[in-house]
Amino acid sequence: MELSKNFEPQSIDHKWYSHWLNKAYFKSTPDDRTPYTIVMPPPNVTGVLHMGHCLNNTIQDILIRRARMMGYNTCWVPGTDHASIATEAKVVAMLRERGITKSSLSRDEFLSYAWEWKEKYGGIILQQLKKLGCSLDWDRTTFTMDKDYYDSVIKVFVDLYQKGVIYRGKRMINWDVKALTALSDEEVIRKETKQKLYHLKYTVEGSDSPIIVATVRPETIMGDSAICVHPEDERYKHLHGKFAFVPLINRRIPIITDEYVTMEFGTGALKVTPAHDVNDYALGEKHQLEVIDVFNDNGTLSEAAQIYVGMDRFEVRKKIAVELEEKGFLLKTEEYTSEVGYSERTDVVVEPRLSLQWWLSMKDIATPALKTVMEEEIKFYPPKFKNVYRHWMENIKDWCISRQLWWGHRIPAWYDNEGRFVVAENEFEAKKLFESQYGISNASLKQDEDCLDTWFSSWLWPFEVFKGLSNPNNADVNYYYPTNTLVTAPDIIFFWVARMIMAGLEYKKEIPFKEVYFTGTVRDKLGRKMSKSLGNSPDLLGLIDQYGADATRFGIMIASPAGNDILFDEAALEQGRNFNNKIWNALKLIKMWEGRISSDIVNDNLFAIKWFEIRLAEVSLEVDSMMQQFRLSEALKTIYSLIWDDFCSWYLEWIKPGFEQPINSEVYNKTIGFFTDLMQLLHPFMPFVTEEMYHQLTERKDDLCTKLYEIKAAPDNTVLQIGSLLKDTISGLRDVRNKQQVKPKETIKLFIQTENQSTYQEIENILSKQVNTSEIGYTQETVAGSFTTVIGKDKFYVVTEQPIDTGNQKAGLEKELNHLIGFLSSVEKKLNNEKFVQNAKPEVIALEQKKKSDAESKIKVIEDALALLG
RNA sequence: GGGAGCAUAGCUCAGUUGGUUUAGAGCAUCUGCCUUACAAGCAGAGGGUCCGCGGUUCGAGCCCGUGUGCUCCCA
Repeated sequence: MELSKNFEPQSIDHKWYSHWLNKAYFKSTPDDRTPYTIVMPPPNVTGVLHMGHCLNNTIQDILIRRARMMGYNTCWVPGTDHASIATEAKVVAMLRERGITKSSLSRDEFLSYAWEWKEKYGGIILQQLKKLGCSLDWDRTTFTMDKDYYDSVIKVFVDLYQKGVIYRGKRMINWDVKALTALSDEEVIRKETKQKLYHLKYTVEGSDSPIIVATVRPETIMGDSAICVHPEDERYKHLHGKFAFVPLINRRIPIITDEYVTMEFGTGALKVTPAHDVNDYALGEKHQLEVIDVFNDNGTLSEAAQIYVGMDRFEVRKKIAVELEEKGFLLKTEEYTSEVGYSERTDVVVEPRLSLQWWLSMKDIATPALKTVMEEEIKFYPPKFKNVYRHWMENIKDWCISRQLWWGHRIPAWYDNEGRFVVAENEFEAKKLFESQYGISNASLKQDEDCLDTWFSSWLWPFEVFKGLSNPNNADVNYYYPTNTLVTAPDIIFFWVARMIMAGLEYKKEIPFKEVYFTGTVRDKLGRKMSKSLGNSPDLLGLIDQYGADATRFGIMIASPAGNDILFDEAALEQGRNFNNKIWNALKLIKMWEGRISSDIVNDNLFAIKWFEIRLAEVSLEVDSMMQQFRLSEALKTIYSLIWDDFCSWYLEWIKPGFEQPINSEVYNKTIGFFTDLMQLLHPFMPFVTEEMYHQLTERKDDLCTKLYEIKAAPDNTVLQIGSLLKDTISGLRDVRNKQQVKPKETIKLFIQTENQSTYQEIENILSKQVNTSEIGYTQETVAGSFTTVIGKDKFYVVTEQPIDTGNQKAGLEKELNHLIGFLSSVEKKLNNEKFVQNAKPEVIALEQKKKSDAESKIKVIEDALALLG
């Protein structure tokens, strides 16, 4: 079969993925092998594959594929989470397009539309992962609102309520005025925002001079309950205990004192609006101030505001500033930048709001979860995230778990008309409880309208994907849990990682995973985060179509050290594509030999084979150790260089027979074996091209995907050293040819002056071929009419047909000599230092002495050469 | 305001309890090659005050202090 000029991934990718699926290689059931389990961080059902997913899932696939080849029973579980807020927003948008408003629908009607949406779009992202080559056990695909999963979430809520961990309470929450729901602190993104600081005059009762208050939120003055000053502030001491009037509405409010106020900020006088600011609320409680909520839930002003009722808060800010100015209440405005909270989902400014919500008390549940990480029962990679984790866990606040949404797990609380409630798994149980608790039989009950925070379901993920709670102690969960490695982004360390550890310890009495690998954030090549608004997120599927899945995986992995951000550059994908072609072309070369294999000719490549075998073993061991430390990027670089440099540039050139010459069968077979091993080493990173090569190299019955690694013997250093000497010698002599402009086809005569003649004799064949000599000789004397060069400790005399320019050889030698003299003197300085000799370890001193003698002998060789040049 | 991390070649990064060659790789650059696997390639080369300053040490890219710059997290 004629092989194409370049590697063409498009058809190959699809062919192998279907083949692997047909063979059920990714399917796992418990057996007597050791399991290696990863649960995928479930992407939102609303998601489409982006660079973050690509990085994250490529890493998981690398770990899983490698573990599979190492003989583990690997199980990688896919799934999606229902993403309350995001999905509800998508469904509302879909309804709007059809001319339906959410408010016109019943809960059940709305939910049936939501399921319709989920069935249609919810699996897209998982399909996209197949294109990346992810070896997931698709039969285990889980959704956080599957029947069993749903029931488990409800069960956990009831259980934690009964334990007193969950409670209902009125507190300040973050209100999303667009999604009309509470948000947890973690769902609020703080952004530097340019604002204005308005200096407002409040008239003081019984005084001619007003008090000036600085605020960024003039639209909330109608909710003011007090003005607060620092008790030590001399400017305001005469006002203590007096009253002021809120501008425009003229409400009378007290002037109070509290040390909370910063005297230096603004005017030192703070307006207190307990309903609309977290700190003001605390102050209000302390001083028993009135709470006046001047907003509706959608961010417009309420009746309580008296003016601007029904108008949006930001519209009011503009309008009221004008009115205040016209009426003489606005003294001045100044530019002011501070951090403002925005909703992670809807990007609107979050409104602090007093609200009755469900809370999860975190303190007790967090303590053991902190301990497992600090004591490294769960290991974090890179370990710097331990600090981040500890800081959050030690300052943890209660978790607001209710959301004013329909799409999600409905809170299992049941109310009667009097507002009394019970928490139970279903209405039947609730009625029984009502009877026992309140003595009311067959009460008319209504279930809570709200649903739970999405993270309240995904924190059960590592065991509930195996039905660990809905079907306790089943064979799967007992076998696969605890899982091995969690791969995730550091920005959900609190949202998800911490809470999974808590849930695992609470419900399984065991950690959910043994190690957590935190990936970096994918940024563009200018270092900016990828975002829709910047339009700097590449079209991932487009890239896969263009470069192939392997090149995409290569591109994203080659520059992504653990825990560091990666700057994504399409050039890295090109490098991946070029690497594919390199491999492809090496195959083409070997294929050319297929008809010319002969066992009759002498195997004159013994050294090349011996060397590459050992080099391969050396690198395999290096890769093992890197993989254990999650240095995936370095492991890939190492394999890349082994294939491109050692295998293609050196080994294949060394063994390559002359044009249309036969190849020794042993050399050929060994080469096929090496190529196979290389493909296996690379397979976890680039699964498609390697599987294709595996089958192209020779007829096979098995597949690379499930081939087990063979243990490599420890490498022999002597051979590796001779290999390096050979490479250095070839490079050095090529440099001479290059600089002397000796044409590649022109042969040279080479005379070597060395104390290690037998070593050179072992590699003479290769050397001769690589630098195109007509003759290699050994000498102890200068060779007349030659160009002299020094490589290592040995001297080489190059003789060409055309006399060559020896003018610049002196300069080259002198440069080398100067370097060595400088180096020698730095070594001698050390050795002449008495304190060094006294304090340094013997092996360090021995090493320095070796450096010294090496440098001295090299210097002598060069000096001799220079002396002869005159 | 509190805390964390980072700073090494033009770019992206290695540099493993301080000694391994007066610092390594990939990409980019330059020079020469369309050499029968590969020009998406081959062969070679150049390129660094390891952010500044101070300290510890016989010895510092690595440890300590300090300054500067960038990034992130929390309030």
